[in-house]
Amino acid sequence: MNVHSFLLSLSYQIKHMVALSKSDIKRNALINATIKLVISNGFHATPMSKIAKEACISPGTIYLYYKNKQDLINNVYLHVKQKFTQAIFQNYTNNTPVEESFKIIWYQIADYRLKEVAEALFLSHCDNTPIIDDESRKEGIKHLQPLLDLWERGQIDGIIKKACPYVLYAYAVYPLAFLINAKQRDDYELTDESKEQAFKMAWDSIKITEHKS
Amino acid sequence: MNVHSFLLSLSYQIKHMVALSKSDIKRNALINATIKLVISNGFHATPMSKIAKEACISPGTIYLYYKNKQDLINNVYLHVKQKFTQAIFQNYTNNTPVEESFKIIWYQIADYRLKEVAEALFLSHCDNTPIIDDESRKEGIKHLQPLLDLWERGQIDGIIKKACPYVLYAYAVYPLAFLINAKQRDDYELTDESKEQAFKMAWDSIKITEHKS
Amino acid sequence: MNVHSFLLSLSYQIKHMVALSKSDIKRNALINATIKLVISNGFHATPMSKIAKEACISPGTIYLYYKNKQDLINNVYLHVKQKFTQAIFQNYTNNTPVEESFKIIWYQIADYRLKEVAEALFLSHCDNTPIIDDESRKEGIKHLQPLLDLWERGQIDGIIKKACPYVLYAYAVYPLAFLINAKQRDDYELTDESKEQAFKMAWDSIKITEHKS
Amino acid sequence: MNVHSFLLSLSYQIKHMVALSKSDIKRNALINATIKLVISNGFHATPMSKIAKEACISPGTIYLYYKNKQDLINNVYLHVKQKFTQAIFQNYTNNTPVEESFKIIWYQIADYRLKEVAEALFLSHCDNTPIIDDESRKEGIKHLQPLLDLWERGQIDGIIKKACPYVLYAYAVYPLAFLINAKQRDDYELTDESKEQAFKMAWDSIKITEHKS
DNA sequence: GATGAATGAGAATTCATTCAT
DNA sequence: AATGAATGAATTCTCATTCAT
Repeated sequence: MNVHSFLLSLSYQIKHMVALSKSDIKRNALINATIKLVISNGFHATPMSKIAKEACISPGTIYLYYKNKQDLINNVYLHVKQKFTQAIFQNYTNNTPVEESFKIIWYQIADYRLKEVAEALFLSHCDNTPIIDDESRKEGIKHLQPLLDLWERGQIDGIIKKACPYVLYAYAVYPLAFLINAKQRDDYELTDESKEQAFKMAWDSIKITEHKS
Repeated sequence: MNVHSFLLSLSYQIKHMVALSKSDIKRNALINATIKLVISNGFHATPMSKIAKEACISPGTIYLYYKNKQDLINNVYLHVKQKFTQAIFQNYTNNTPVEESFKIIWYQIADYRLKEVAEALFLSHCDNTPIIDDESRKEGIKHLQPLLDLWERGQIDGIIKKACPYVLYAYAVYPLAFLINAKQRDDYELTDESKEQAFKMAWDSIKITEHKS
Repeated sequence: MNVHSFLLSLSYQIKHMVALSKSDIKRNALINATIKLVISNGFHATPMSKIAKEACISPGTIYLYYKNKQDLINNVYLHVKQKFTQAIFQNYTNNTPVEESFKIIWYQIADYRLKEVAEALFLSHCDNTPIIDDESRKEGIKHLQPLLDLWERGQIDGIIKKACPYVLYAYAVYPLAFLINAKQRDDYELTDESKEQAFKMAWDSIKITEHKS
Repeated sequence: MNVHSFLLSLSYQIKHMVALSKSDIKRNALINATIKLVISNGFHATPMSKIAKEACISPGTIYLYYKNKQDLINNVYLHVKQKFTQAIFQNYTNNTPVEESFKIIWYQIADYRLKEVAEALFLSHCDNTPIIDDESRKEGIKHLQPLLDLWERGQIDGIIKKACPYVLYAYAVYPLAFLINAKQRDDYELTDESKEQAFKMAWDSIKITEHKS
């Protein structure tokens, strides 16, 4: 390869990078705009034109990235869900004892939701509302597999109650959504202390108690 | 009471019932239609015309009963919330021991939601979505006071954790909403057995455990 | 006729008078309500229900008196027009000299419009707007005949310009409508002095001037 | 200017014309459609859909140009008023003697209204009806300033009666509106001769007469 | 790829009119 | 005669989507 062709290739790559970048920037702006507007207005009360304006692009451009409004919301949902589960399972290994593992994951869930409030509200909104396609919803649940595996391990070890995953999720994870919603609406403060307490309650609910209560 | 006065009274009652009926039947049909359509399509994806059709009345007639769509949803929300809280606090007295009281109320909540699935889904939808006016939302929360009082009593007695009502609610009541949603969507079965288990988890999460876990 | 039948007949008459009265009261209330609402909102922006409410009757009752909304406005227009022309031509005889006659009529027009501002605005509204049926409009013009006769007399006598009635009306009468409108909107005050001046201008415009201007 | 720069300039102008066209053609079609339909049906009896159809655009497109129906009528009113006053004051200078100036303006008013009958009827409709916002109405009056100035000049010179502008307008200009209305409705013909006569009447009404009448 | 003007179907709401009482 | 609840057609306005540039 001579210098000339190398430079050509380089220029192409840079150009391509920039092109990718540009498109990724837009895609990201689009996602954030969608999240922001959906949590404050609801999906159907959020026009595509406003999403476009918030993302600083033209309404027509959205359709270069997504087939239609439903496709947009489905994809944003999956994107956020994925980002969320990626965050909460980082560093997870199945060597760690069950309780410790659960504690790590639970705090990572809590901290993520406290840091990324908009995303948390968005997920809560989508999960309690019929706006997401069944297919996408099921796709989103899959990502939780490590948590389900952990619970199964805990059940085998006699540490965690023999409830089905839905029930365990309802008590161990779902309440956090309520607390984030409340925090957003009622100035309820979720301090480190009350976070600790919430964790204890989550764990108390799913662990097996040796003594009768 | 003699026969005559009895019949008079009866006739009055019947007449009164009929008088109530005319508009109350419509109002009820309207409420049920709204609940049904909102839980399956979402509020903003449910046109007034469809609500009218479902309620077997003319679109214009809705506006004789409610000022506008927002007024309709606010009122339906408050109606359902009230009906719900009325049901779960029936027979409640503050003489009963805390745990027993909680158990009674919890089971009444669970049973009501299992029996009135549509209403339960509707409340869940409204509570996790920005469609209800702040004012109506706050109005709706008030009805829960007896439960908050019970918790306070339990805290004074050293039976219930010293968490704020939001947190207690998040763990003791909110998970049920998830289970109803799941049941509706995934054919997850909420049997008597799993109901018992769910109650145990709720109670374990909020009660104070004597021994360290 | 014996006493009994006399009393019967009397009672009938009284009853009949009352009945007439009742209906006339409603008819009047209806007319006044229509005038009031039309001048402040316009005909098409005034719902029948509001007219009914303003007249303290039920919407359905309007249709006992008038075939429909168009029929209502036509009749109100003719009623007001008739009342107006009746007022301005009272005491008119064609013995009086032309200028004096004109002065009397002009002042009666002005005074009537100043006293019955609502009616004046209503007529102005109807006359500059396509809401009145052609037929009713033509019917309304007929009532002005005495004024046209007076002008003809004036023209024969060489006192009034040989313009057609439309032109004479445009200058002698129509300007008053503008002044009433202005008075209503801009707090322009129509004092006795300016009324005198307005009359002079009306007369100057239609009278024949001996000298070149 | 050489050929090259001329062609450049021409090309720019054409491009500019075309650029203007796209939206200006629509805006104009919209204005004309509004005028036409409002004068024959009245504002509130003219649906936006009909205006759109008349202007050969889609109903939704109107809302790209005007915020709502009220905004549309306000803007059309101001547009027509401006076009009208621009036409009647062209060539006006305050060097010309008062009477001559008035004659020129009066004839320009008359001729404009005779030529642009639709616009004239539209202005008459708006000016005698509560459909225009107060703000826009006041804005529209401002344009008449030169005429008010002329009258003031005439009053200082002792040529024009010391009446306030409203009164002068009522007699000198307003009658024309009546004549145009009449011409439109009753086939009353406004010939050159009667136009001359109308002018004389307008002038007679506002000028100061040396001799008592 | 990107734009944003234009579309037109569909939404909320109003209101003239009817009709059972 | 009088009512006023009910109707449903018609109106204003919105917004997902397209397409010429």
